Amino acid sequence: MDTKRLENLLGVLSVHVTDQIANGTLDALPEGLSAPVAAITFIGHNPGATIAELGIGLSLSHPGAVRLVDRLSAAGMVERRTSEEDGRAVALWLTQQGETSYGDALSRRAGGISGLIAVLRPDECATLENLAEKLLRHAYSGHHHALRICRLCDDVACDPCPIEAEHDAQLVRLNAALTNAPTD
Amino acid sequence: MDTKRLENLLGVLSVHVTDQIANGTLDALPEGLSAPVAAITFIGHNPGATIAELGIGLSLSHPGAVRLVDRLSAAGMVERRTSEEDGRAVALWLTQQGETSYGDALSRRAGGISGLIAVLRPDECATLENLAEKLLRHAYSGHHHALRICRLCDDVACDPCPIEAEHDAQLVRLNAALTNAPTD
DNA sequence: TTGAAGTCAATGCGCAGCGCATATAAATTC
DNA sequence: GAATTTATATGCGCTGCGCATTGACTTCAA
Repeated sequence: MDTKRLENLLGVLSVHVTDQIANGTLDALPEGLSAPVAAITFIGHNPGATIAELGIGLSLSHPGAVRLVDRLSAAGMVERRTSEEDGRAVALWLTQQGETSYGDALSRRAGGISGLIAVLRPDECATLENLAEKLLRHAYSGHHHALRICRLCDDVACDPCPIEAEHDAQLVRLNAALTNAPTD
Repeated sequence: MDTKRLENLLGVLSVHVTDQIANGTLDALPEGLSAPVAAITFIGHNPGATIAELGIGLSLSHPGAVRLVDRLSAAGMVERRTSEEDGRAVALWLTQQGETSYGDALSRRAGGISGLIAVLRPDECATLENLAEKLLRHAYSGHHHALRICRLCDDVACDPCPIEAEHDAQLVRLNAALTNAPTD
């Protein structure tokens, strides 16, 4: 196989970048653990999300997600509100303190990565951005997966988001197929 | 800042690739947990390593590394041998079963990534490989860090390893500096 | 040669975090 | 309006980690 070295380097690089993200957010955030940070980012990105969605996004069992919200709530980061559409569901919102930590986590995460890519020339940055976008669009595999893959995303910096773009493109293709074959 | 979107996309991509690696190895390996897989890969990559080195490579406390080796040893994956140079130290070696799992982990890891990069054209693969290599060389920051960053590496596929290359290059620079200014 | 300091591994102890099974409440279906 | 499904919450036990400590060995210096 010709791409073996690329596979390996991409894997090592990804592990390193993930470590950088973890270190950056771990260092100076309230609890510092990975799951709480991911949860705050997730809720910041999806305000009003339910506990079930949080569990999917973080690959956690439902009870695990409940306990995680318990801890974040006790730490004053997250607020449980009653959902307006569904009386059973809980709507998760960041408190003001949670919003602060959210912004902090995003900037620390970006800081860790910006130090790494500082070696690249502008044209290399553009090339890498295009390649990353192409890979991400190809990686998308449905709504649940989007919840997971975007769990540490900065939705402002991401714009235009490749995952959203791919989601929309697949919807368009689906509708076209349905229009052509409207049997059922 | 102009690189904000690249930072974000690279972060998201890295998280996704790391997830892919974790899923691939988690699915069908003995225990399936991340730390044991990382340990087996680490020991496979550094046969005869000590428990202290394993702890550094996996960012674990020393007692944590000892317990991890206990579990791997009980599972028949890793063997404790007496070190030849140092009577205190333990030399870690994979058993035959451990070697099998090691190869299995590497191929599953590569498989997960190869599916992702299958969308890239050959020239894009070459470009990405060069960019990854450049980023990794820049990321290197000493021996301890090398132990960590290479913990899931496939040392065969990696060749020539950017981390080793950077390590050697820094040694050369260091020696040159010492030669020019040998005042202790 | 011997004693002090440093290093590597192992263990007692307690805690955090997760999943499984289950319970409760609300919505949906028939 | 009873049964089923869905969303959240809790009891329970297990795994895995870190801190503090102990014991074994090495190194260095007097």
